[in-house]
Amino acid sequence: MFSWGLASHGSTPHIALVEKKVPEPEMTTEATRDAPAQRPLRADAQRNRDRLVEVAAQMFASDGVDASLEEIARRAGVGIGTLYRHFPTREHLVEVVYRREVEGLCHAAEELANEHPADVALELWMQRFVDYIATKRGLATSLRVLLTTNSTLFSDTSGRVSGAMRGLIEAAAASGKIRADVDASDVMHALGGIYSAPNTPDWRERSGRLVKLLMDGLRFGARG
Amino acid sequence: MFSWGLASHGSTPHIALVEKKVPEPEMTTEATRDAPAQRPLRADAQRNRDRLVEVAAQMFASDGVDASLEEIARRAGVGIGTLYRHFPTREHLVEVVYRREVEGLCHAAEELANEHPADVALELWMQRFVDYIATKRGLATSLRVLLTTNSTLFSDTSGRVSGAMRGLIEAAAASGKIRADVDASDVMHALGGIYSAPNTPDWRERSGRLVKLLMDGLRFGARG
DNA sequence: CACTAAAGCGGAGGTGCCTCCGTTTGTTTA
DNA sequence: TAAACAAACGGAGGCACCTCCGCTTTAGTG
Repeated sequence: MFSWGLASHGSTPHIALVEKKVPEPEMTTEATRDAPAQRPLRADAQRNRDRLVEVAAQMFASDGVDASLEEIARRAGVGIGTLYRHFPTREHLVEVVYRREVEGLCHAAEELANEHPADVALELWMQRFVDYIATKRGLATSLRVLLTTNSTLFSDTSGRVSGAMRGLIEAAAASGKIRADVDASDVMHALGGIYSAPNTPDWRERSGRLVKLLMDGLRFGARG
Repeated sequence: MFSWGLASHGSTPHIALVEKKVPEPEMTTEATRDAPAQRPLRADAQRNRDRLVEVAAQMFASDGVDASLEEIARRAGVGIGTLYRHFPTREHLVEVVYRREVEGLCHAAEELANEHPADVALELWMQRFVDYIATKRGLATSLRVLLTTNSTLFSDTSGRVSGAMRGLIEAAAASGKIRADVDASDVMHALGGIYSAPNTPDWRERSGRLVKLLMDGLRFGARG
């Protein structure tokens, strides 16, 4: 689904001609719980780490992935050394931010499902999905590297996102708010249009209309 | 398909046709090729540009793509400003070097074809091809970005390389030195094994044997 | 509490990146 | 050949990256 995939570059098995040492990024806080034999971060360290991620998310969104790391540290109120201890490379930080956003997107699905009728939840979520893609423009190249370098990242995240969507669609179909004869992957595919040219000025509006149109189609012929 | 990197000059002394600091004069056309319909570079500019590419090729080969640009400029005997004027970004420089190396590889095919019996030429070329892949580990990430960013580069170069190989194979088949019932793309495919684990210590030897084995297979049942 | 080891912090400093602009050099024209 | 000018040069300067290590804070322990 994510067009950044760069899946296979031809018929030959593509091999990682290996490059520089990139230590595995650490898991986020929650994830450390299931990680075996890993002491939890000290309270202050945890706090700083969270702030860094928070600030980095904003900075990446507004300035692109090339945002100054020193500026991120500054705004997070920590020294540059602290940033580097937590995230040895820029990619580490990008990855954590990326995963966090995916997490947020999936979490939003649950939340919306609880607070709205199933069809509305679906629509709102799709709109949010569009926003999500929008913010990723700047990150495109860095993500491209990341997603080819780190194949887990790709499968993890795309799995989570499509799972969230599938849940919303099935709920909406079950409740009769949308027609029952659609498959989640079809809807996913229909959203494909939003990948095109995400930098034109009217892209956001066009995508919004695409979602509405899609919803109309989904509601057409629904039971109730 | 050919997402591997630049050839190194002289990491393995296998094939002795490595150019001895007398680069082909037509290499200088490179500059003008980039910018068609444009005044030729001034003599000094051309000279500097050539030196930069030359030095960059060496540095990239020995230190990886992260080689210091300032060091490259220094060794080429020019100021850093000059480097940047010719190659506004690191990627520009990498691309030019990469294209040059591909060119060299293809040129070697012709040369080998003139100097050796067709089957020997093919074998030698494949060995050189292995070297070419072997050395470029460090460039993997940068090239990956380049090749996804710049799709022309990818199709250009992979076309050139497979074209060169096809030529050698057809010539060998035509002269009866190898069997006639093989297709170039099959041979290419058979070479696929060399992509695996190019960092293990015995990789070079294993790949060399693979090539020999392949040649045996190709010679088996040849007319003459 | 008080104490201590370990964890965490931060920022100076060395290096590389890239831009900008005054100076030098090649080329063209007269 | 000389003058004139565009092209090219080069390096200083400013900013970002990242490492290193002495200082500070935390979380246990008695």
